[in-house]
Amino acid sequence: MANIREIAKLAGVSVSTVSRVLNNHPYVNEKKRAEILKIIEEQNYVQNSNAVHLSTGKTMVIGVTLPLVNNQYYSSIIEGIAAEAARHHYKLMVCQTNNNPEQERSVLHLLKNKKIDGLIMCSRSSSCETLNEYAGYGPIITCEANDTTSVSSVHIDHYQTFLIGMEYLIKKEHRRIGYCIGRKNSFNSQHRKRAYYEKLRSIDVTPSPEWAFEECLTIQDGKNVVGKLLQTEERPTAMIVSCNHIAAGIIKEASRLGLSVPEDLAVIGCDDQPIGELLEITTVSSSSTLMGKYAFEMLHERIWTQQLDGKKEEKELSPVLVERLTT
Amino acid sequence: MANIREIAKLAGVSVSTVSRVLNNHPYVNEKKRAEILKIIEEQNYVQNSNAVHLSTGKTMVIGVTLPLVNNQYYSSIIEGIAAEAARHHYKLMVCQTNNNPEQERSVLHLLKNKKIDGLIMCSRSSSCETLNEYAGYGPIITCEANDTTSVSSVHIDHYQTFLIGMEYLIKKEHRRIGYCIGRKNSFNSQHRKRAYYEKLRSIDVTPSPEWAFEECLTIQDGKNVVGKLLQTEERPTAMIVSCNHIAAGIIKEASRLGLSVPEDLAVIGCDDQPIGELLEITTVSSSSTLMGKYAFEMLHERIWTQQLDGKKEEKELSPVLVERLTT
DNA sequence: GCTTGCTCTGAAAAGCGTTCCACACATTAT
DNA sequence: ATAATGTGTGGAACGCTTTTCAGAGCAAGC
Repeated sequence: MANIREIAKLAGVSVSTVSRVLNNHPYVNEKKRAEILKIIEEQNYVQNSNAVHLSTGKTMVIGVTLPLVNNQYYSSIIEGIAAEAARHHYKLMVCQTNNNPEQERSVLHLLKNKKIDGLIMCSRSSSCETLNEYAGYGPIITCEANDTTSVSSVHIDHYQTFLIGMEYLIKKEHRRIGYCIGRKNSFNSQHRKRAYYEKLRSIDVTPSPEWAFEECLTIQDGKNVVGKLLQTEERPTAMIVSCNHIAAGIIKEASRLGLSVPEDLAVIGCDDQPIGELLEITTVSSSSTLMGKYAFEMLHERIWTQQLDGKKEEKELSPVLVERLTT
Repeated sequence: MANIREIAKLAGVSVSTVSRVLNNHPYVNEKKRAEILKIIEEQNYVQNSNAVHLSTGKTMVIGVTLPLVNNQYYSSIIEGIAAEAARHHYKLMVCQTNNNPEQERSVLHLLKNKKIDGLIMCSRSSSCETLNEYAGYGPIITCEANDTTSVSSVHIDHYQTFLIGMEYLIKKEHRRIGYCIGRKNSFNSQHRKRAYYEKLRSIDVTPSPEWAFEECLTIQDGKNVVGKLLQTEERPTAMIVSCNHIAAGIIKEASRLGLSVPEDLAVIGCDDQPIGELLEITTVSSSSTLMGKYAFEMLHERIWTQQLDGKKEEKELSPVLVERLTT
């Protein structure tokens, strides 16, 4: 297929002029512009974007990492990112990392070798050093709090979220409260647990290890929780659960095993997934779509101001209690 | 940052030799190779992928279009694509099109300007001509049946799916059966409707227009169906629904309004979304993840054999009935 | 001893568009 | 009338890597 040199030759002008036409530069004689456009049309010419990228040093692509693609929480974040990115003519490279630092590093690498202009990490498992290292090659935003010095973030205040949930349960006279979270040692989990333990301490309840469920990632994990709960000595009367999917598993299994919700077991979820609405699950919700939007905005600004050394910024989303039928 | 020329100069060799090292070409003296690798390491050098792409004419990126990112059905397809793509070192550019032909065209364009090596369209709204036109620039696979001459597809046999569902409902003695589908005129919908009408005709039932619900896309749309059902003269005793999300909406709303499922209203869904399992919805299921996997395989083969003019291929996935509690 | 066939290396072309600089010409301002 | 500003255009450098081709040197085979 034709290239810009060929178009220039056919139009009897220089490549510079053709390039100006392609980029809507004003300093081109209107008659010539029309002529050139006609030839471009005839030749069915389009720029080779790889040449453009090489030349400009930008790709108009941003990377997005997430542990797994098929998950509503991450999908909602991406939805927010995608809408905002589209407005600014950016494309998204969505990379599933399976929470594997190796795979994550390969995505960070895209920043170094200039395949992407910036990166949003919906979750990350790389070390702080790795992140700081790659932050030198292009802007990175995480959608979790992070402990680096240079990587900004937009995140839900998970401490606050669990706090609100716990306060609500306590107000409803629950004292034996269990929790259910995903990855045991993630940043998010640490904040959630801190709120959980602080709140229980504030009402002088000593939490039993039997009330704690970690590494709950699937609906089935949620279901399994109920079986274990039934075997505990002092069964919790309420569970605070990091996500509504798991909460749904708990609720379904509970009613299958004859526990009524919320009478025998109250359940409160902690996200804004639609399954929560469908199953009428009480939840402490923040909009993950909005988080995605903010993440893109922050990234975009950094891409344009090139502030690789810019100071770290943290934006926190405050959760809201949505009272429904499971508490 | 350093480029290949600089590395060559530092190592006292030509750029060709450095390039050979970078690409693991065998014909390089081992001592030199080690030396060059050391310098690459020291200089923290990596290839500029845009230059590589320009030179090789490949980007190792494939595009994926879908109407909206935040949807379990499409997410499962992407999951299948992503896993397979990762195995072959391809990255995914995920593009939300909102079922808008304009936006879809902008993605097809990526093929023309060489930003992607191939394209999987999880859904499409472009015309057949448009698709055929762009198929000349690179391989395209659709995850729906399509009526083009050149674009291959992997798809669920929606006709068969509805057929199985209808036969099952009829075997359960239902005669007044309604249906609920998404986009009114999509290829998929046409096949579904054909099965629906054929089956009803085979038992001499004249379908009422009141039993037909189209453009059902959200859970809320599903809920709305129930309200309308209650106002019909001859209420259907069963609904066949194109997706489990909508089915879930119907089921929830039905029980809220005092209709018991399946006694007053049987509901059968038609996909493999996890909400079906959670809510124990009977469903006619095909694995959308598997579909994604097949789509990538097919695309990958086409990318490597370059058969732009290859004959059209169609792979159909056969559905399976999963009997649960809503029928 | 001569031919074949490897192994290894470098020069140069090919892939393609953007942008800076210089220059020409035309206006407008002083 | 002269300086200053704006419009329009081309040449050439720049961004960077891959790949083809040509050739040198060396070993094995006949």
